[in-house]
Amino acid sequence: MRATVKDVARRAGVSPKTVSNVMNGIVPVSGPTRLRVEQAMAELDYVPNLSARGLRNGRSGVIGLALPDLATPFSAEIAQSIVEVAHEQGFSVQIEETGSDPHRERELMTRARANLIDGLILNPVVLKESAVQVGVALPPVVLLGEVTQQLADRVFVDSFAAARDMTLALARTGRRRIAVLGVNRGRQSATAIQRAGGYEAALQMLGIAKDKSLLISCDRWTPASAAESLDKYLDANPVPEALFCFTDSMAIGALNTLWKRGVRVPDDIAVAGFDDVIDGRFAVPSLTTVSFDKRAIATEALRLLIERMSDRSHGQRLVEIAYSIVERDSSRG
Amino acid sequence: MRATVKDVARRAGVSPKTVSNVMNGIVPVSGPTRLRVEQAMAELDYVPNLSARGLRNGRSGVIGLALPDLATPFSAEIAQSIVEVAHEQGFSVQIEETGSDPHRERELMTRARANLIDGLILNPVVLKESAVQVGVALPPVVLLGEVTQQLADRVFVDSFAAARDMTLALARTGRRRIAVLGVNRGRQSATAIQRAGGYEAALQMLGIAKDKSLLISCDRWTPASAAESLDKYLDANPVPEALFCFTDSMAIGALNTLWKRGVRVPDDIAVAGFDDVIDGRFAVPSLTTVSFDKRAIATEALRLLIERMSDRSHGQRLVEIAYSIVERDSSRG
DNA sequence: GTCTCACATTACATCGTTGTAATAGGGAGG
DNA sequence: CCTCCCTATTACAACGATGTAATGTGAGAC
Repeated sequence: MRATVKDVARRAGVSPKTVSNVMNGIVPVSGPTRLRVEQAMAELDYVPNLSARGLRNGRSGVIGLALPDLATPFSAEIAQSIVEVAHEQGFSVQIEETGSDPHRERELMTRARANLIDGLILNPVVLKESAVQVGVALPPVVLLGEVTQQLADRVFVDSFAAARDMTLALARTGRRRIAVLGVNRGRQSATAIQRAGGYEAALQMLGIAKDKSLLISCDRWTPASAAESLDKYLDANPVPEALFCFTDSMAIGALNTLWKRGVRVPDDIAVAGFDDVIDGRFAVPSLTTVSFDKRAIATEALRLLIERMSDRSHGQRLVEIAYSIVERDSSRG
Repeated sequence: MRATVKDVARRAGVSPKTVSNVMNGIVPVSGPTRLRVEQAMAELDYVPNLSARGLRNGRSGVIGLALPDLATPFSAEIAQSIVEVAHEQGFSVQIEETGSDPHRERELMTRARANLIDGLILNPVVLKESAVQVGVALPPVVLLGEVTQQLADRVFVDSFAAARDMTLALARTGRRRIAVLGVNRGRQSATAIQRAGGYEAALQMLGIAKDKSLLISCDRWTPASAAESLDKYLDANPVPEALFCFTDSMAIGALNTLWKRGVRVPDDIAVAGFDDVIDGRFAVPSLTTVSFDKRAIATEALRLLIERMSDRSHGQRLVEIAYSIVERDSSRG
């Protein structure tokens, strides 16, 4: 049987509350008493019951992290950062997968409190259809990335500007027929809209006419889907001079297809991604990408979330994370 | 303020316990009463307090998943499978990172109960130094992969046999100078020992003399570390005919180094990995690897864990997951 | 030697849910 | 019409930790 405060108290010859005081350190405890209690805790291998503490305090010390696709390296890297930063702040992390399902995104936001979590960090994909009836109190939520409606605190990279800059960078190597991969066929994700917008803005700045045949759609943002989409595209279209993929994962899939078809990168086509995922750095050829500090995202997201959890009064806040264009071998002039 | 059973009960004109009965469905509730209660729950947007339930029931509905390095694609894919299977079984998943730190592995195993979790799925790296004093009651634990000491239920792939078969497969293309990448310099991980053992067994079967200069060490099992280790190795040694990396992540790093040095794969050297990670399928060239069903690992791990959580009596059980050698472009003869 | 006052410690109640044991209600059988 | 019994429902306590308010204890001042 597991030891409780009561057991520790009995063994130390004090009251349960004193044991609690020793643990929490808010109420002062005299030196000798503290020692006796600490020794009793050690002897009994006492571990506090977090359910009980959570019930009493109304806080569980757990935050939720909800990502669209847990299998991607990007998710993995974000999760790692969040877990590490959360741990530093004394929080555990519960992970959820939304599968890009707007219904599940809504459910997690509104039902977060059921899940034993104090707050939620959510990387939404759609989340527009009035995800939240105004008036329903939301649990503390921080969104990661782009959204179509501002519903909560948010940490983001300026996808529009980054996509624009990346497109300009690709053009700087003299290429003009620049394709993008990642446009969705059906409902556009907020991220896709931003990145496509940045791309188009760049074309306009460059005086390059829009060409719809350079928009390659790809419904799932996975290597497999990207590889297949690009393969089909190249069956019917000439090879563009450059290819800007909306994520590194898609770029990795694209590189494979290009290699299989004998299209040389970057000689025949420049390729770029977005996210600066580890595997992109080691792709063949190493992948040009939009880089940003994932640890900073985690730090900021947690900061916002913790502030929100302790004080509901702030308005909605935005934190922008800097990005940079990292040119690697896949786009060398 | 959030609604409780008491509020629902008042609104439905019944006692709190009846509301509980409606939710849990063990104790029968008459039709009309059930309807009134359900309506009241809906009207109040009632969500049960899981801390309270956890306190009362002694079970939180949360399991822990501890992996050495959350940033790897392998971790991501395992996490995805575990989360999905756990969700089907009504469990949430809390993730932890051990950073290959044996101390942290121990801590998670022994302290699991503090973390608000009912059980733990742990992918250990070291875990040998009497991780657990015999006699200290462990929380329900299922281990993933190889261990040096059998401490708990375990789900694993036969790394020894798989490594042996992979080595044989590489040899079948006529190559004899087969190197391995992933040997650790300091304390060997259980996994490294198994895979190195399988490799050596294959060499013996093939009548190839051991050659220590073909063991390339690499302390961290990451692409960066692998790329660097291999680069240094090739500065001082001739190019082997084949390279068996102990994980796909390392193989991806190796492919990058080989490409940078102008060593052609598979013409000059065959490369193989282990884990069948998504990004390996789309590597350039696509990566030969040891494949196994990650969903099956998740299913079995959860089955063992759930059985262990409900009944502590079973002895230690082992579940072996089948593997297969998948030959892709990186090792074509 | 007595009286304060400050501080350490304690008793009690409470967080929300659910098992246990007791109660109420209603129909069947005598 | 009364008793009995079965089922639906209820009252109460308990899970373990901690805030509140009250109590106890000591030193210091007169």
